[in-house]
Amino acid sequence: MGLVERKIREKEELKDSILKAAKKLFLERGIEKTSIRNIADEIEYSPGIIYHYFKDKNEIFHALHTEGFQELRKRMGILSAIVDPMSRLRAMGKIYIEFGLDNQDMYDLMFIIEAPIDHVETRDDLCWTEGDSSFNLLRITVRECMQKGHFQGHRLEALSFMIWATVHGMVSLKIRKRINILEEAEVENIVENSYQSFLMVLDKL
Amino acid sequence: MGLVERKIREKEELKDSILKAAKKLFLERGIEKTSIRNIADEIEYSPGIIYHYFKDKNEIFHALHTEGFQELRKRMGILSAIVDPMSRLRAMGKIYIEFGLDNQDMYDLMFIIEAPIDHVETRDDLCWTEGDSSFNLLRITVRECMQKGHFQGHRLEALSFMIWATVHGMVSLKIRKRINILEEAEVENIVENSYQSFLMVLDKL
DNA sequence: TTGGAAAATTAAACACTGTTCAATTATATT
DNA sequence: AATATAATTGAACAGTGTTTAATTTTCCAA
Repeated sequence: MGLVERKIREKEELKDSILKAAKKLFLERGIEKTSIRNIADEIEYSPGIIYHYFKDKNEIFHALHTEGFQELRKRMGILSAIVDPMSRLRAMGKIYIEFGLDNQDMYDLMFIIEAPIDHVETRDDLCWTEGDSSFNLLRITVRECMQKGHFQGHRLEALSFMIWATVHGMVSLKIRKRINILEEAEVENIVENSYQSFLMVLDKL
Repeated sequence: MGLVERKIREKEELKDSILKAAKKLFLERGIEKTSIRNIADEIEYSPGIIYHYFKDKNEIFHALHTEGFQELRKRMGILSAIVDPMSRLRAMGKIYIEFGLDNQDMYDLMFIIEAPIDHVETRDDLCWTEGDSSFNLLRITVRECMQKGHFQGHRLEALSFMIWATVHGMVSLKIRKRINILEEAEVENIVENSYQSFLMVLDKL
C-alpha cells in the first residue's frame, strides 16, 4: 500500500518541519527566547500539534542537539586521513573549538544546556550516545598516542577528560560571556591563542 | 537623626531578607525552579515589593553571584601563606575545583548562567569586577611562575586563560551532567583524577 | 492629638510560558 | 454516502516576570 507509506512520510515531514522551524528560530533569536507557540506560528499550526510529534520541549532540544553532533562528526571526518595520533589529537581539538565558535547556540545545546540530558534521563531506553561516541573518538586517539609512548604516567580516562575539559572550558567561557575580563587586546583571539598554549603543553608530554 | 538611619537599616534588612530567601530556595529546589513569587512567599510579602529593592530578577542573580565570589575569595585566602608560586598555583586549582563541587549551584550562577553578566551589561556603571579580580589572582600567580623561569615560550594571558578553562571545563561538565559517558568506575572521582593529570602537565612545563 | 505629606506595600492586570484534553475537522475505508 | 479513524484545534490550567494604580502604613509639623 503506497498510501500508508505516503501518510507515514507526510507525518515525518511535519515532524521535520517542526525541527526545522525550531532550529531557525533558535539561530535567529536565541534558544531561550523561542517558545512552543513561536514554533507553531512558524509552521502555521496550532501549538497543540507539536505534542503529537514530541513528548515535550526537552525532546525537541534533544533532537536538535543530535543534529549538532551530526555536524560535529562531519567536521571530524577529515581526521581519519591523519595517521600520526599526536597530529590527529591536535587537529581534533582545533576542529572542536572551531565548531563551537562557529555554532555557539548548537554547542550550547550540546554541552551546556541541561534539556537534552534531562530528556535522555527520563527515558530508560536512551542514553547519551551522542556524547559517548564523540568522547570515544577522543579516547581512542589518546590511547593511540599512549601506545606510541606519549603521555607516560598518565591514566587514559583522566587524561582524555582533562583534554576535553580544556577545550570545552575555553569555548563555554566564551559562549557564556566570561571573557571580557581579559586584557582588551587579547579578548578577540583568546580561545585560539590559549589553544596554542595547550598545543605547546601537549608537545611536552 | 537616628530615626532616619534606623529606617535605612530596616530597608537594608528587607533587601537582605530577599537575598537570603532567594539563596535558600536556590539551594533547596534549584535556581531554575525558583520564581519571584516563591521568594515573595518565603519572606511573606507580595511579589511587587521585590521590585522596590531590585531592578529585576537578573539583579538578584547578580547579588547572589557576588556572595559566591566572597566565599571563593575566602577559600583562596590561605594561598597567601604559600610562597612558592608553582605550589600556590597548584593549590589554587584545587581550591577552585573543590569550591565548584561543594557549591554547584553557586558555581553555576558565577560561571555558567548568563543572568549576572546580563545585569552588568545593562548598566554602564558596572563591569564584572568579581570575575576580574578572581582572574587577576590567577594571572599574578602565573606571572610569578614565569618570573621564576617556568612556562617558557608561553604568553601570560593565553596561558592563564588556558589554566582557568581547564578547571572550569572539568567543573562545568560535571555540573551540567556530561560525565556519565565516562567508564563507570571513573565517573565518581573523574574531576579529582583529571586534575591530577593536569598537575602532572604543569610540572613538565 | 491630629492632618497631611511621604513612603511602603499590595492587588490586580498584562503578556507571556509549557502542557493537556475535549471538541472539531479532515481523511480513509467499507 | 455513512462510518470509523486520524489529524488538528481552541480553550483552559497553572505557572512566569513585570508594571502600576490603589491602598495602607509611617512620619512629622502644627
